[in-house]
Formats: sequence, C-alpha cells, structure tokens
Amino acid sequence: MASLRKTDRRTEDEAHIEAPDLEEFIGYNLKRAYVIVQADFRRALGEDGFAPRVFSALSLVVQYPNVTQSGLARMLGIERSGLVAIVDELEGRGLIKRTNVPGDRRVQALVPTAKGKTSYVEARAVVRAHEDRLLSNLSTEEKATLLTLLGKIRSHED
Amino acid sequence: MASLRKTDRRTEDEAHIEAPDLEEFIGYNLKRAYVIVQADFRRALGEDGFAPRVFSALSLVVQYPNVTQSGLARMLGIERSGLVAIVDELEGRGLIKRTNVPGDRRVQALVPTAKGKTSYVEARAVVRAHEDRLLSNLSTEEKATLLTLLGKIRSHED
DNA sequence: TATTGTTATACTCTATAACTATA
DNA sequence: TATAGTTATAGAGTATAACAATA
Repeated sequence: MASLRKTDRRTEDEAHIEAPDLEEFIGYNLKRAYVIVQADFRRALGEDGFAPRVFSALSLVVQYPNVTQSGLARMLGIERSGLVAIVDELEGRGLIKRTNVPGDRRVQALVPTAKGKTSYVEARAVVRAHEDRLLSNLSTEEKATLLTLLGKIRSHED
Repeated sequence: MASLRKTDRRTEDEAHIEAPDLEEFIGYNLKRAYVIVQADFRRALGEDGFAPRVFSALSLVVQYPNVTQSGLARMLGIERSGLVAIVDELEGRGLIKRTNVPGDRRVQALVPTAKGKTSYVEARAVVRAHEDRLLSNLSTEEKATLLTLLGKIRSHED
C-alpha cells in the first residue's frame, strides 16, 4: 500500500495539498489501520490458522461455556445465521461441541473441548505476540489510550 | 449489537469473568469500532449516497486531478483491478472523467467534473457532520489523539 | 520486458428471508 | 405467537491471474 504522502508524477502540480481531506476522517483512518492489523493477524496465525472471527468465537466459547449460538452472535455483533459456518468450522476441528440443553430442546449450548481450550490458549499467545510486534511503536500507555478511545466509539453498540 | 458486558441467562455462572480476553486486543476493538463508524457513514450518506470507498476515491480525484487509476489504487491501498468498478460508478454518475494523456496512451488520467467537485464538497459536509455527531462523546483533543495513534499503526503501510 | 487498464473469476464476510422444531 | 438453529441466497469488497495495448 502506498502512502498518500508519496509524490506521483502526474500530481506534482498538486503538491501544495498539505494533507488530503481523507486524512482528517476517523472512519478512513480506522479502516486503513484495521486492514493492516487484520492482515498481520492472518499472517501470524498462518495458512491453516484461525480467521479473526473464528478466533473471536472460540475465545468467547472458552470463556463463556454453554453460551448459545444466539447469545454468541449477539456478543460478536453478527446475525445468528452467520454464526453457523463459524461453529461448523470449530466443531469440525474438534474444538467445540454443540450440546443439548435439558429444558429447552431448541437450544444448542456451545462448550469447548479439552483440545479447544488448549488450542485457544496457544492461539491467544500467537495473537498477543502479533499485536506486541506490530504495535511495538506504541507505548503501553498509548495502547491503553487507544483501547479507551475505541471503547468510546464502541459505546454506540447495540 | 449486544455488549459483552450484558449477562446471558446461560452464562451467569461465568459472571466472574471480569473482561473477556477479546477486549484486550486492539484488532478486535478496531474492527468493532470500524463497523459502527462505517454503518453510520452509510446511514448518513443515504440509500443512493456514496459508499465509503467511492467517497474516498472521489475525494482523491478532486484533490489530485489527473491522478492515474494505478496511482489512485496505490493511494487507496487496493488493487488496480478493484478500482475499475469504482471509477465506472463515478464516471457513470458524471462526477469524474477518464481522459487521455498525451505522451502515454496506456494511461487514463482521472479528472473531476464541475458536478463532481460540488458533489464532493456537499458529501464531505455530510461526512463531517456524521463524524461530529457520532463522535460527540470524544473531545477535540481525544479525536486528535486517536488520529495520531491510528497513524502510528498506518506507518506500516506499503 | 514492464506497465496500464481491463476482464474473469473466486473467496470472505455479512445480511435478509424463509423454513423446522420447538416453546 | 415467538424463539433457536438452519438453509438458501445475494451483495459488498477484495484478490489473483491473465489479456490487449502500449511503453
């Protein structure tokens, strides 16, 4: 990806533009930053590693065992129809199980397997290493500030 | 979108989890924040309004007239094949024109039309209003800090 | 040989709508 | 009537590979 700051032969006559309008927009900067982080995430997790959303789903199943699919979809902010493929993948890999809930036969509670728990802990270490490396030009305080500010945007969730 | 902090009937026994692992990850928070901002962007621009990437492309053509498609793709961080549909849309709406460049007949320089320039200025006002409204719980200083921190992540571009 | 714009194609992510089995 | 999980389907957005025209 090329920086907007680079000079293009045909735009030299526009060199007086200090910073393009786009750079002032939070949304544009969020998108560009997210593209970098998720690409590095995929690189770090490898060819057969978890996609970001699969990692997120596994994380929540491990930490909220017996969560329902609808509940998980709500937590992730996606439709429950979109969760089926994710749960299929995790179950196919033997990392979680769909289990029946006594008292409500509509529900499939999701529980991590032993393998799922260890896989998650391993993957979490890889993800932490990826973020530590990629964001090494941010101080601990800056990272905390970034989380706080993103949290303010996320306060609009629901 | 439901907050992770909300209690689910089946996860009440996990209430001792202070904050899910996911919340510590910059990537996850970036994604969630971006989803909110881009959804509000689309709502603000309306049914027939610009999609974010189309707005971005128009912005750059207005500010860098005579930019080539390859140059624009580089600036936006996407493949030049992906730019064709965007330029088609903008040209179809009469907002930009593909023009021949004397001296290199491979190149299509992109220039905004008069309508394109005024449409851009109008859209930019709508986008600014959308961000001002959506991010009104962030101070001017916090917004500047956020841009700075996102810029540090974006320093990995290229 | 390399580059520009283009097409064809495929893949990921996500949403909507409708179905079924339960409640 | 409403809800949980599922399926079918479609639409963005993006990437890769190949091609013709031109450099």
